[in-house]
Amino acid sequence: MMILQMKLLQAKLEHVRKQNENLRHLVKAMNNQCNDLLARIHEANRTYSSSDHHHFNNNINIGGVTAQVPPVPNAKQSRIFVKADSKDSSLIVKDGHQWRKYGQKVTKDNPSPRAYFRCSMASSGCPVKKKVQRCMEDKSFLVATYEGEHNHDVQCSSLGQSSSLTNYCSPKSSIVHCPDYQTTDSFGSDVTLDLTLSGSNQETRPPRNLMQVCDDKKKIEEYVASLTKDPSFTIAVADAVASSINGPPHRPM
DNA sequence: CGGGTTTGACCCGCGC
DNA sequence: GCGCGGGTCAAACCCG
Ligand SMILES: [Zn+2]
Repeated sequence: MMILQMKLLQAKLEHVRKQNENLRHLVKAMNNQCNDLLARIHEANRTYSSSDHHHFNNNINIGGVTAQVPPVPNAKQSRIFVKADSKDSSLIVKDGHQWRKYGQKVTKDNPSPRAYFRCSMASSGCPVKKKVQRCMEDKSFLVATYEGEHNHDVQCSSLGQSSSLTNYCSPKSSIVHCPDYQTTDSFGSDVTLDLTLSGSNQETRPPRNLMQVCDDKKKIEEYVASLTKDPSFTIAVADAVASSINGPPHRPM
């Protein structure tokens, strides 16, 4: 008797644990999506406001040599938006490469300074530079402007981020701490999900990230559907609810 | 000591 | 020429 009950409880706990993990995944996906959208909005705002006379130049084939579009000849600059903590202005974006800071200036129309970085492999002929500056509204975003392409591989010292995105980036940057969504059950502490996105963070080209997000969403939906269709799961949930209602003699809230 | 960061000086293009 | 603003240099400094 006791053993059977315990097994049932264990099964329920396993179910709840899986569900919790799933919810965590979902929240992370939603956060990614939200940040992507915000970055896109900023990009759209910037491009819209900066184009006085709208020249909709379709810059074709970046990386190729066939760029005869006059307005933006220097199309090898790419801007990306990165979510970061609004306080702690360390102004560091970890993107897998190692950078050496070589300057910092205050700019005209932005109270936050702009930092200039060069690739650490510049001594071996890597001409990549980047500028990092806080977005002037929404201080929680960093604008990184990359210039050039690396001609060497990312010598990422161990830290195989391929398995599961562990805490790759430093705890100072790009951690979103959402105090809502925390279920005050056995996980107790609030959920701090780090959207590291270090390898392929919100670059200004949508397809892959969006596809991945959609894929995540689809997977989650499938999983949820399979869960809710599972009779044992519903029975377990009903049982759990009933026991949680009837079981304890008095429940606060 | 060998790397990186800080920070003021310097350079250069551009508009007046 | 001159001032301004963005980009870079490099001496000083810091740190493991
Ligand atoms: Zn490089």
